[in-house]
Amino acid sequence: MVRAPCCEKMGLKKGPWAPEEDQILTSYIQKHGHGNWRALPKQAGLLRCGKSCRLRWINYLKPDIKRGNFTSEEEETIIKLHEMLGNRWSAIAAKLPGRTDNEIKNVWHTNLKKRLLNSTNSRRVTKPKIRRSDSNSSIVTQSEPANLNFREMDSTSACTTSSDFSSVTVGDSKNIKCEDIESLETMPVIDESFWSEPAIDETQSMTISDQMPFQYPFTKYEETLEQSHAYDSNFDDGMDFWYDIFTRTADSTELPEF
DNA sequence: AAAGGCACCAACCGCGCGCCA
DNA sequence: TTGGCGCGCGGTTGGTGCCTT
Repeated sequence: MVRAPCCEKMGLKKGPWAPEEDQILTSYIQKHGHGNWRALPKQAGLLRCGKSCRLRWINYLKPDIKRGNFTSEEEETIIKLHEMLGNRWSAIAAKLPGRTDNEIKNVWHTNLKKRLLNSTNSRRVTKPKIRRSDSNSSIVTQSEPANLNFREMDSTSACTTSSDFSSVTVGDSKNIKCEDIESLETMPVIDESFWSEPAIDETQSMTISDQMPFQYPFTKYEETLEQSHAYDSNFDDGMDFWYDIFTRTADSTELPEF
């Protein structure tokens, strides 16, 4: 298959957008929407390729874009989500309303990565704090996850595959909150048994409200997800599933429905 | 004050995927 | 089934401003 060129290079402008171009693009999209990005610049009278227009709109001009610095809460959320999702910026951005993948990517590379590496360098090995706080009652429960191995992380692995959910707040129904940045110092490393064995004694009666996700009867969810083809065939659905669990209210005693 | 280095961020590039004819 | 097309994503680059020497 021969790929068509991204855009006609001849005569098309590149580089920073002028305010007039922004104005043209914004007013055109507000009037007509953006059905076809490739055709849009021609119809709008812009000397840009569709790709450039799309990027400008998505990353800068869209009305719901949140401008300004990231809050510490947003930054912590990014760190947590990055632990879960890796460099899947669009997936991370989907959980941060008003923030774009490009913006998050930039913040990660320029700020958060360094901060995490610095904290990793001074990392000490401690037992993880399993924190679940209710935004109204400030109830905090702690417990120790089973079948998890903890080791000191080196700087290269700290930001890639570890899955420390220990400080994820479940009390906010919209956003993951990470109230205890200190707990970033303890990165649990998941071993094989985590994925294949129940993380706890399944005979125990358990609810969402008193167990963290990875203490949840994992095999039960594995089975369910496999049945729904989400676990093997659709990583995004799987992550959304876990994200749903993380963000359930602390009061919930219901198991997630499928 | 000037030059070099660094950090930040907007924008570009190339690839892969899904849709459709 | 195949190939073309459009879109979205992640990695990378380049411009600009600030800081340090």
